[in-house]
Amino acid sequence: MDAGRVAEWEAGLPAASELTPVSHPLITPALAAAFRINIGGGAFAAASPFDDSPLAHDSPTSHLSFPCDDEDDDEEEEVEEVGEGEGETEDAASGSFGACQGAGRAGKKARMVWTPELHHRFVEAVAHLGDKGAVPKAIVRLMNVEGLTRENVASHLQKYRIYLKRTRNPAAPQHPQPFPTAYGSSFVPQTSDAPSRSDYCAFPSRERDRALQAMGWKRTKDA
DNA sequence: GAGAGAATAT
DNA sequence: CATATTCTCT
Repeated sequence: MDAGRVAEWEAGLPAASELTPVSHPLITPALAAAFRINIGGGAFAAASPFDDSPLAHDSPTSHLSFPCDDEDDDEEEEVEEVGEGEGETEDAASGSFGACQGAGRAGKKARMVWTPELHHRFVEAVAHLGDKGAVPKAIVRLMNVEGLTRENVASHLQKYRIYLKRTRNPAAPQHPQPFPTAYGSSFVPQTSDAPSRSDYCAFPSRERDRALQAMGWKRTKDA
C-alpha cells in the first residue's frame, strides 16, 4: 500500500515552496535564452497517465540542463538527419529545452547535467521511496521531470549509492563528504551518518522538512 | 520482455 | 570525473 505512504507524502508537501524550486535560478538568463527555456512558464501538458502523481501538483516539470555538446571532431556517430527547416519556429510550441535534447530535434543526445536542484529532487524521491522502493522507475515517476529517463536515474543512482557507501563505511566518515553536483554546488550530509539504509522514511505529518534536514543534505557553496 | 544493478565505455 | 551504454541476472 504505497498509496498510503504517498498520501502522507502529499499531506506533508510544502505548498509549492520546496518541491518546485527546480526552476530557473540555476540557469543564467543568457543560458536560458540560448536554450529557449521557458522561464517562469510551465507550458507543457502534464498528461500523467497516473492518477497518483504526487509531485505533479504544481509545476515540477523542471528542465534538465543539457549542454549542447558539439563535438566537431571526427566522430563516427550515426547522425539522424532530420530534414527540418532552419527556421526555429517549432520551439515556440515545444518551449522547454528542446533546443539540444535529442527528443526535440537533432539526433544527438546531450549529456544530462544533474544540477543541485535536480539532485535534491532525486534525493528526496529516494528518501521517500525508501531503500526498498528506491528503484529507477519509481524515482523517475516521483521526480516527474520532463525528459528524465530511467537510464538517467539509474546511472545517477549508482553513483549515489557508491557515494553513500563511501561516506558511511570506511574509517573516515568523520567529515561528511559532499556529493559533487554540477556547478560546484554540492549536497553535503549534515550529520555524520547519511540517510540510513534500512530505516527510511515514513515521514510523519509535515515534519518532513525537519526530517529532511535531520537526515542531512543541505546545500553548500563549495566542496 | 521489463527492469534493476553492476560493469564498462565514452 | 560524470554520465552513458552495455551486460547479466532476476
